Amino acid sequence: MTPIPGRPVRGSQSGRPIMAAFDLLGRRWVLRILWELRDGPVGFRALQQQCDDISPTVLNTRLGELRAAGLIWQDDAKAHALTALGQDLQRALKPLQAWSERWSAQT
Amino acid sequence: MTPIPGRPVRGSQSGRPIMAAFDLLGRRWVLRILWELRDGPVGFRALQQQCDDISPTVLNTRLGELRAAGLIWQDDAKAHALTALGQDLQRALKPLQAWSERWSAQT
DNA sequence: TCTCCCTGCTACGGTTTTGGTAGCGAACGA
DNA sequence: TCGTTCGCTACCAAAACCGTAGCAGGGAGA
Repeated sequence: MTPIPGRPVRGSQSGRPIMAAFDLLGRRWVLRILWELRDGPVGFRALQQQCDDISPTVLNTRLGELRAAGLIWQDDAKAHALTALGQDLQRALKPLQAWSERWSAQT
Repeated sequence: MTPIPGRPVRGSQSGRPIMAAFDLLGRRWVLRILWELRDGPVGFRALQQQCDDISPTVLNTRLGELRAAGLIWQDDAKAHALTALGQDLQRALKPLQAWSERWSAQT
């Protein structure tokens, strides 16, 4: 079951949107998949390779969850792409990259 | 094993800092724990309650990982608190809350 | 000093999530 | 028609996570 804001999710019954985000983004590969879609639509097998050969089982599960959450969709060629909301999330996660560089510098 | 930038991590051999971040933040409860530490040091059991009664096993594992990553530390009273780097990450994640509100509005 | 309680944390075993491999049906080109 | 590629699913094993119980240590009170 996909986490949706306004409803109870894994780890919180409150329904607070941020908790749904924590549940969704705290699943393996979700951040990575969003990241790999940053430059436009990608097909299933290509996406799988870009994600270091993630198993197709998990990839398909995650794609389904992200679709149910409204962050990605499939075009007529069945390629996976970010929705407007997904692109919005990507922008929100942008500072993460800069932070990771600082993290790297400090270690 | 804690993900550290510059080294291979779960899901990527490249050593790119962003991949280490994806590995770390993609683990259950990590985002939530950072979130719950936003207002200052919190003791183990209090933190456990704030995180909807997360099991102590996982909580302790996560705290260890976050400590090894340099994002949190323990003061003399054994309370857990963000380091400067941890606070930096928190700022980087700030846009996520606003995004989750927009997500909520669109659903 | 002897309880009583509260703290941080660990042991252990069951459940859930994630992963690896194989392969199906459809579409396309030769 | 044959071969190749694509999106995806079935199946089972490994790893992660959870729930409960409980230990050791410290402080307050009698």
